[in-house]
Parts: sequence; structure tokens; C-alpha cells
Amino acid sequence: MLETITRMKTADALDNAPETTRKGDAEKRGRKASKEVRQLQLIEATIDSLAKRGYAETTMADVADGAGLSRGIVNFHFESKEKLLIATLQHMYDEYSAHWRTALQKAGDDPARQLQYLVWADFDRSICNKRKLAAWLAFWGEAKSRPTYQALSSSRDNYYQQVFIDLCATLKGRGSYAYDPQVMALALSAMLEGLWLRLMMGTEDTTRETALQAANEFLSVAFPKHYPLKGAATTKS
Amino acid sequence: MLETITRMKTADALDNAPETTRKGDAEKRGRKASKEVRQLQLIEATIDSLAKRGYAETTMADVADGAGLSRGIVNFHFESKEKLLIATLQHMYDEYSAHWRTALQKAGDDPARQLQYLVWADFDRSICNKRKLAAWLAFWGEAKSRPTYQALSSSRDNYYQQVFIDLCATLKGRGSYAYDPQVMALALSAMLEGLWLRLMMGTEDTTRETALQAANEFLSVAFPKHYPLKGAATTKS
DNA sequence: CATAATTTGTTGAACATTCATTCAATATGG
DNA sequence: CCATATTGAATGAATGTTCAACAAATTATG
Repeated sequence: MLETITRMKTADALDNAPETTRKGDAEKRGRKASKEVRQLQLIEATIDSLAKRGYAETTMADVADGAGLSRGIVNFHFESKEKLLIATLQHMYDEYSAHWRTALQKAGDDPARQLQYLVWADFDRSICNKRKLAAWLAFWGEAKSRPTYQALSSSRDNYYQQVFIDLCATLKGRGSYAYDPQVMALALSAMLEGLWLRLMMGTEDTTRETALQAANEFLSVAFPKHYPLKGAATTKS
Repeated sequence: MLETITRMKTADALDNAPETTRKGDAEKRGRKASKEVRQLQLIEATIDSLAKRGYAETTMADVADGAGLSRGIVNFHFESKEKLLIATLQHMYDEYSAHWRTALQKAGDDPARQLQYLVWADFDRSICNKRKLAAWLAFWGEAKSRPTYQALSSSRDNYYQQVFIDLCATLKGRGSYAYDPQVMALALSAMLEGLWLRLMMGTEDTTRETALQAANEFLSVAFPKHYPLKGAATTKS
């Protein structure tokens, strides 16, 4: 049952993206393709463009070309460029949310296990790959100056943060730690985001593997009575 | 001697920027103004624009207007928009570098003190304010897709990271800790960047004060024999 | 069932706008 | 006067949006 979460190869840093899968979806090109499929296809092309060219250089033409469709098509399915970008951001947000919620469910009842699963989820390949990280960063760069993006651009929302706080509080009770749960949760989630940031920027010394090591190191020093988790390898399952 | 570093008011989250000081510099407007002064003036206006409008919406006209000068002026002092942006990034990079190096010097010989000073430096008002953080984020968002930015856009470079690793190694020797210095240094610096990120994005629960608390909490759990530092308050000096 | 009518999806050229860049004219300071 | 700095209008390229024409799918009709 742990496949989706623990399936992390120690191999290389960040895979370049599941290019193949996306090509597969787009194969239904010819004429038909339900409205939803076509919209998804355009959203994927938008993520591609954001990742490859950055926010400022992402154009409607590039998105259309990337999807193998004509110029005017984007304005037909999404009303404007802005709405396309919002839809793309929403898509990524939903995917991220669903992913960590699933991970949390799979962890069972043990809080230490839940926290470990959340950390693992953050570095899962399906979420944490060059393409999507680059797209996230592109949005983050514009979020402060665009009110419309702000709510969605955190990916980790208030509820997510609250889960971390609750877990820190519970562990504190069970391990008689001294920290303030809210403060510790902030440190922890900030570190996770910071590791993402390094992966996004392609910092040399940071790979998905070393990032996960660092995160686990944090868990070990913050909650020494609970980590390393029994029967859980650091990098691979 | 600690003024620059420890001068942090507990008061409010992030000040909106030292707007006044910059206005003062720009006062030498009329006609004259040495080449360097004018370039600095334009760079500051660029930071303003990046912070207010984001990278994608920053235009030459906006920069010129912000500096109170005419349209063509930027192409005279900097050859192109791209070169203006690179100069701006370089300026911010140099400022950040100089700042943490100074902090390190002021800390003296004790490694625990040095690390604490580096952390404090990161949240010093002169470096860590809304305006500059927003500008950093704007650059980060474009860095991956622009080779020219990559070297400068980290702000925290390889050398900075090495300092962290060395400090972690030294503290390990003196405190008989169990961690791997490289991994711990990554966790620590990632958390600092992650806290910056939260400040940049304006996440509600994160202020410069709570960020500093979280960072200090990290130091305490990672190096329990060294922190909290004797005689150093968490938030204010 | 075949064919017409209609709705829906798609195209690509035309249009309008924004913006970086250029440059001739002008002002300034030495 | 000369070198340098500054202006602001003109230019041209890039790009988001619109839309009339076209094609495919769906529905209506005999």
C-alpha cells in the first residue's frame, strides 16, 4: 500500500519529468477530444512552457504549439491568458493537496508515522520533479504582485500547516519535548519548502535524495524519541 | 558593535521598506549626478518595480518613472533591459554577501556564536524587508530558465554553504553530536531559505519575529549543548 | 436510415496594444 | 566650445485577443 509514497529511487537527482505519459494523453489529437481532456492538455502544455521558459516568457503561442494546436484555441477553452494560468495553478494546487491527504491517510494512526509520510510525500516523484517544481517557482515569483494567485500559490495552505502543528503537539505530549508546537511546525515546514526551493533552483549539492536525508535529520534531532522510524529506510523502501 | 545585527524590533512583521532613505538619494535629481549615483538610482527603482509589479510586469518605463527620469535614460546607462536586471541582481547579491561576511566577523571566534550571528544576519532588517524579499523572489522565479541569472540568484552561494558545513562540523566535534555536518548544514540553510520564502509570500503566520524564533528553535534542537546562546535574547538585543 | 440543419470545436489571419530600443535634438557642466 | 548626459518622439517587434470561415460531431427531419 505504500507504493506511491515510498517509491523513490536512490538513483539520480530529479527526473526531467514524466514526458511520456503526457504525450500519451495528447495523442487523442486529430479532431475529437472532450472539453475536459483538451483543457487538461492545454494546462499540461502551460506547465511545460512555464518550466522551460519561465513565467515572463510563457506565451499563448508557445502553449498552443506545445499542445500541437492552433493559436486561437486557448482563448476558446480558457477565456484569456490570465484565466489559463489560474486554471493551471489550481490544477497543481489540487494535485498537491490530494497527494498529501492520501499520504496522511495511508500512514494510519501513529502520529510519528503520519509526519514521516507527509515528509516522504513532499519528495515523491509524482509531485517533486523538475518540471513541476519549475512551474511552482514561476508562479511563486509572480504571486506577491498578483492577488489572484496568492491563495493558491502556497500549495501548502493553512490547513496543511495546522496538520503539522497538531502533529508536533501530539508528539510533544508523547515524548515530553520542550518546544512550542507552533514554532517547531513552522521550522519544519519552512525547511521542507526550502529544500524544494533548492531542488527548483538546481543547486548542485541538493538532490531529491540529499533533501530527504536533511528532512529526516531534522526529524531525528527534533523528535529524537520517535525517529528514525522503525523499519523505515531513509531513502528507499 | 552588534547594532547592525541585533537591532531587530519585536514590533511588527516586515517593515514596508526604507523608502525614505532611497528618496533621499534620489534627491540629487536636477541634472547632475555622477554616473555611479545615477546607476544606483536606477537599480533602486528597478527593485521597487520588481517588488511592486513582479518580474513579468516590470517595464523600462516603470523604472524610469520610478526614478523620475525620462524613458530613454535606462538604455543610456545600462545597455538593455536585460543588463539592467543583471546589474540589479548583482547589486543585491553583493549586498547580501557583504552583510553576512560582516556578521561573521563581528561574531568573533566562537563557532556557536558565529552560527547565531549568521542566523541573525539573515533576518536583519537591512536585508530582510518586504521590498528586497519580493525582488529576490521575482528573480528566483526566472532564474531556472535564464542561465545568466543562475550564478547570482541563489544569494547564498557555495562558499556560504561551506561556512555552514564547517560550523556544523566544528560544533559536532565540540558537542559530540551524531549528525553528518553536510546534511545538517543543508537542513539548516534550507530552513532559513524556507523562512525567507514564507516572509516573501506574506504567509500570515510568519513574521520576521516568528521566523527568527523558528530558526532558533532549530539551533536548540540540533545543537542542544550550545543553544540558546548565553546572554542572547531570542528576538531583541 | 439517409440527409439536412445545427451546434460545437478549430483554424489562422487581422487587429490593437504594449514595450524595448533607437536616435536626433537639446541641455548641462567643465 | 566640447564631451557628456538627458529627453521624448518614432520605430519595429512581440504578443494577446478577436473573428469570420471552416470542419466535425450531434441532432432533427423526412
